[in-house]
Amino acid sequence: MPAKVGDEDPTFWADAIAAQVEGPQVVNDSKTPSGTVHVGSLRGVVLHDAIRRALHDRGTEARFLYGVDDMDPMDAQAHLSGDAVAEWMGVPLFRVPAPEGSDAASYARHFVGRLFLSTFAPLGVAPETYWMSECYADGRMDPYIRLTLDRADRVRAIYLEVSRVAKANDWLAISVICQTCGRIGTTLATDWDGQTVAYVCRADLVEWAVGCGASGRVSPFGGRAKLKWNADWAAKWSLLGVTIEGCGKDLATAGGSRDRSDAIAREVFQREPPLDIPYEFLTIGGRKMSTSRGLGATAHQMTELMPPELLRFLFLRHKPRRALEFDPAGDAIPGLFDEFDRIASATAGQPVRGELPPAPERIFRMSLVQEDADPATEGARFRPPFRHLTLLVQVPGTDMEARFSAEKGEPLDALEDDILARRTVVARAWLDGFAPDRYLVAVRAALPVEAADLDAGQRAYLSALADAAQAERPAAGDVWQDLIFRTAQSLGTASGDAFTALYLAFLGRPNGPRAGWLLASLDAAFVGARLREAAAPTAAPVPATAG
RNA sequence: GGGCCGCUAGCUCAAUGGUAGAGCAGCUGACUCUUAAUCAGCUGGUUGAAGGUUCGAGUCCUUCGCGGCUCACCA
Repeated sequence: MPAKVGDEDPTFWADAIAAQVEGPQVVNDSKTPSGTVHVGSLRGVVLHDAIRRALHDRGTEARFLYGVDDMDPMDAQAHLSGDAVAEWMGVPLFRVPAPEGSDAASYARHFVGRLFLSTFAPLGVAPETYWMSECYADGRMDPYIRLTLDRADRVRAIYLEVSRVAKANDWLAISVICQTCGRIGTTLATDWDGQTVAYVCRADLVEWAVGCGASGRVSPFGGRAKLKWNADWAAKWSLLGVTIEGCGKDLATAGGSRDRSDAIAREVFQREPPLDIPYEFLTIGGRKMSTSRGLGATAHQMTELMPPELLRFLFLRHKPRRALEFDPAGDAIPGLFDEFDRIASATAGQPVRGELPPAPERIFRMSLVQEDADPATEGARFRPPFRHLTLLVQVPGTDMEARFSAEKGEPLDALEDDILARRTVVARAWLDGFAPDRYLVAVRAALPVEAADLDAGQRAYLSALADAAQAERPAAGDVWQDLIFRTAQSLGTASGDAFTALYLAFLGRPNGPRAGWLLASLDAAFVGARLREAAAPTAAPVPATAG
């Protein structure tokens, strides 16, 4: 049965949140498009989507909005070069041009509109998106600008009381766009007279941009100015009627941004702020993920690599306040597949080993891209174990479909073929770019020292195999495999010992991919020589140390 | 200086205040076309430390330690 109203389980965090609210809900999240968006930014997206789904499952009416703060000033140099830094730093993002080669209308439209928002649909996330530059330009923010300026002393008091930040007596929570140079990050506004504010575009207001020195008076309405971050946030809540909005821990700290915005919402806009869901970041090796650390950490790249349900699962399986350790270069990705498959099986009613997290079927269902998919049906699909796949893709000529059909016990259906194909791509990309060495199967150029562990029986076996290969000249993998077994039989060597001998001789490890196909992929003369070399009684030096 | 999160097996993590568990890794065994698969089993812990509350604490309270993030500049 497809998921339906009544499926919710309060032990799943999103259901617990949904149970706290009454009446129609507006879930909101937003993003400042100032730099490259890393995969951790998807946590907020998936989290809010999960809450929306949980509300839906409860029968609660809910919308999901996603805003782009493209009125914010450009403050990151990552994607600017040379002259562009001086020219565009401090300019509102909706006016900064897209990078060369992009036909997007602005920097913001390129990095967030094209690269980031395009990751949403594959993840099964479909919010109503809005652009703050438009909300300002069409005047919808004007009432909140007026309130903020009329109650400027109250706003300053909030900064002082909540965050112990003392603003100057004439400070206003607004940034105007300089009429001369077009920057918004470098202007300081004062003296609200009910119609206009005075401003100065200062060279030294912020470290990251240089203002032009112009000054004047300007009306702050109709897109000529933007509320400062905290007022802007609170104004959005009123404008859009937001009732639920989580935020990252950087904003959620006591006396931090969220507290200030909450206070502004209550005291300036007379509205209770939305329910907060503070959430933790993604970490690599205990450190906050950043695009400068490690490959493929951007949201765009990671959504191309990972199947979407796995990425959803990554964020949904743990509570929001838990930091997620996710190092693509470690065991995180294989581990994620393993755990996903286990929970999929459990959801399908199949027996699984070990204990399950609370509400596994909810986690699984929420991980599926299709909201109305039937979890039991999806969970029952055959999924090739990822670690096994990482091995098989390293053996030339492996017929994956045949291998996994055999493992499943019947032919894969079309959807299972898709899962296999997708995982195969992931396995290859992961091995190429991330995987620890121990996942890599490499035929050693010289006889591995580990071959010293071979016993007399194994050496005899390798010698006999070399003779047999010389006589029969096997070429195909299955012919090699047959020869491996026949030779073992004829010598009375246990097949396990035979395979171990081969792996040690070629890979320097006691196990590996299907030996016949492995040998078939190598040069025949090399194989013969290596077999005889490993078979020699003094085959390899004894390793200097045992440990 | 303030705040938040975390500290449980080698690693990643579970456990409405009620017998500390799992996955992966590791080890042992089984397996003739299966050989990093699959199957069976095993090892593995003073739950960061010390107090306190409780019949009972991984869980609640206090203090401390360690790690990380974060605010105090901007968004």
